[in-house]
Amino acid sequence: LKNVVSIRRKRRNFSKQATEILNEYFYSHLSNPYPSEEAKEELARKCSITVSQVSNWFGNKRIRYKKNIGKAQEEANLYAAKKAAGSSPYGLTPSSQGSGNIM
Amino acid sequence: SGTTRQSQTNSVIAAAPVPQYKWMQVKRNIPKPNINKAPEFSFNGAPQSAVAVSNCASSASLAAGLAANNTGRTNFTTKQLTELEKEFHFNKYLTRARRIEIATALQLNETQVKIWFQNRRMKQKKRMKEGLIPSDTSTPPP
DNA sequence: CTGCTATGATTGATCGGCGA
DNA sequence: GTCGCCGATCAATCATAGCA
Repeated sequence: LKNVVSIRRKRRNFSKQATEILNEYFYSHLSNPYPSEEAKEELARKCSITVSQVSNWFGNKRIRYKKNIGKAQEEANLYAAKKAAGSSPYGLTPSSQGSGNIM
Repeated sequence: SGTTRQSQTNSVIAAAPVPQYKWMQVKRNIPKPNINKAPEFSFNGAPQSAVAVSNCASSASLAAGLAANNTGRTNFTTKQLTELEKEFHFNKYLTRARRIEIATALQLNETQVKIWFQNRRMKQKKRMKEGLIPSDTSTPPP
C-alpha cells in the first residue's frame, strides 16, 4: 500500500528451467543449502537472473521449506529420484561439505 | 515447547529419506522487546513492562493483549522513514550524539536507529552492485 | 471475473565474526 | 570486555502472478 500503483515492478516468475536449476541445487545440498558467493554467481548465470535474486530465492526456499516440511519432502524425494536417475555432473561448488551431517 | 528447548533431536528419521538438518531447526531469538507505540495513541496503559524475557511461548496470551502490532517487528511510520532517509543523505554514519537526537525526535530506540542505518547502508551497497544508480529517492530499481 | 495459493522482493531485526 | 559495523540470514509481510 505504499508506492504501489506506480509505473514499476512487474514481478515475473522465473523461467521453468531456472526454477529447475535452483531446485536441483537446493535439494542436492539439502544438508546445507547455503551456496557460497561463487556458487550464487554461477547459479545466477545459469538461470539468467541476478545474484540477489538467487539469494532471495534461497532465503525464501529455506524458510518456506521449514514452514511446510511435509509437503517439501515430497519435492525433495522428487528431486532425489531425479538425481539418482541420471545426471550427476554438478559442477557447482557447495561451499562446504563434510559429509551427511544429520545436524 | 516454549523455550528454545531445541534438544539435540538427533533425528535419524530412518524411514523418511529426508532427514532433519540443523538449518531446518534454526530459530531466531526473541523477536523483539520493544516498548513505545505509535504516536498519538496511548490507549492501553499496560504497565506490563515485564519484557517477558526470553521468548513468549505461544504468545497467545500476549497476542490477545498487544495483538495486532508487536510481532517483534516495528512498523516505522512514513514520517520516521522520511526523517531517517533525510538524515542518511546527510550522513551515512551517525555519531552517538546524533543517534540519540534522532532516536528521541522520532520516538525510537537508539538501537533501532542504529540498525536502520546499517540496513540502509547495506541496501545502498546492494543497489550499487547492480543497478548502478547512486541516486536515491525515486530511483528504486527499474 | 472471482478466490485463493505460489512466489519474488522488501525490511526490521538477529547471528557470528572483526576490529578499535 | 564493550561497541559499532559488515555480510548473511531470518521471519513476517507486501503485492503480484498464475491457476482452478
